[in-house]
Amino acid sequence: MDAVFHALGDATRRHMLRDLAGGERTVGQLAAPFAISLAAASKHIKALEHAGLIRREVRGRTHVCRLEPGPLAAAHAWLGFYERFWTDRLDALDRILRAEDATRSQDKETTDE
Amino acid sequence: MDAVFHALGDATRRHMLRDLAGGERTVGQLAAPFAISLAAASKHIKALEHAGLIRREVRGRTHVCRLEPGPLAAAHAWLGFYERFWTDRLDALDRILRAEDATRSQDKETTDE
DNA sequence: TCCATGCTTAACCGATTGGTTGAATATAGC
DNA sequence: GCTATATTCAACCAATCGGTTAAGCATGGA
Repeated sequence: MDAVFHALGDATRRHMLRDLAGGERTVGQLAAPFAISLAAASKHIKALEHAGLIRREVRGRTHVCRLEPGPLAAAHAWLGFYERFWTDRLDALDRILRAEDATRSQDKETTDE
Repeated sequence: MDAVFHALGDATRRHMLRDLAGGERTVGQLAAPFAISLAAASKHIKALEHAGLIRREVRGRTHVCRLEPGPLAAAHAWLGFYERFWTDRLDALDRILRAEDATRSQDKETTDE
């Protein structure tokens, strides 16, 4: 779990994962969008691999990477434990707003980020 | 997002968050379970605060911390993007079929705290 | 066979991390 | 006012991080 969240804690690696959501990518393809050396990209990919987030298949001289969703599911589940805190809060906010608006016409949904 | 995942990438801080799920905790209370100095715990708490994961209220000489679920919800949503990768049956079948090439069955389950 | 390609490894660098200890700050209670 | 308590701040340390450049390995293709 340490390795998973650590791997996700870098924008470059998160971008690579998003890229891999579109299908298989070689190391070179993953590195292309970034203004970093191939060696640096290789390290990022190794970090993702170490976290179990991707799997690598050596095909000739190219290394093809695939998304490995297991650890993402685990992280999602870990965060899911706290779901009640933001749903509770939204519920509480909802109750407050409804109570305040008891004398008013209503229905303003705020979905903020 | 960088700060959020980075904060989550440390077992001590994750443990502190779990603790805070039980309600308000002072800095001392959060630090207690760990064999680290109060100064080290203070840094961890500052990292959580910097990520927006907790809020601090200074009450007299004690600092009371409270869980702030917003960033957790954001991280959860970010991971949710990949949900189809672990729930989509067709994708799972695809992975199995591709795994035949590697002639390798890989069963890696990570059960973390 | 020779060379370009795809990628990794090694050595290095500056910044950050997680930890320490010791001093400082502020409040609570006698 | 004095002292214990709660916590931060500052300086320091070793380890890790993200990046570089240069070299090394395989592989693919003419």
